[in-house]
Amino acid sequence: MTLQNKYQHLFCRRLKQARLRKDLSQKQLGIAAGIDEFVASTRINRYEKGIHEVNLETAGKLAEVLGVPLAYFYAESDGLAQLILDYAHSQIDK
Amino acid sequence: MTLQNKYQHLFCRRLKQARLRKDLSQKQLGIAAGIDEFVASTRINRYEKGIHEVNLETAGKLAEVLGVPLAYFYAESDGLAQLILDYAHSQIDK
DNA sequence: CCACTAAGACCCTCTTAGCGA
DNA sequence: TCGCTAAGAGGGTCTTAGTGG
Repeated sequence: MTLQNKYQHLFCRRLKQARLRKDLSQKQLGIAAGIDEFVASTRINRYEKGIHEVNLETAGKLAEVLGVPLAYFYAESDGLAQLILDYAHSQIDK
Repeated sequence: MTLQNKYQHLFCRRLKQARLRKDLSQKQLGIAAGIDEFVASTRINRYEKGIHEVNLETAGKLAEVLGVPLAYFYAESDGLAQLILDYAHSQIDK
């Protein structure tokens, strides 16, 4: 594994950025997403470093905890990523 | 596995729709994405039925073959999915 | 506390070999 | 040809146990 392609790299970067925006530690994020507290830190670290890939279920929970649409993690350009965030915020106001 | 959560279900639906829009068979899509021709049909079928999850590398190739941003597969609402497609098309015109 | 890692058990995916429409 | 599936082989992920900042 280990960051073989651009999407993997983008996922890691966006996950980390979203986590820091919420001011959470890797362990806190994992626990909030329903991961056992004894492995939360390890697993989130693995995901952020691009060593392991998240499964869709966990990715969905992470997105919810971090307050971003799941698609945000997979946006290839920063322009699209911002568009997705703006869309999410506009939906909240509705 | 087997469609445990809403994101899995959405991924399957969006993948199938995008494939049919391009008028490709499951086998053709797999081969175009670089999968060995002897397993292409089986693997794409697995992904569309939600039995197996795609890895990020394969998902990226599928998105490229189908002419959609990777994030499209993960959009939770149809509104966001359309927004992502529109964004991709506007980038082409530039 | 924090981020991060090695190693093996575990379990999901991939391949093989088929099915009926 | 198409979509689809069972079962075992194979390999990536998860857990355990731990390091250093």
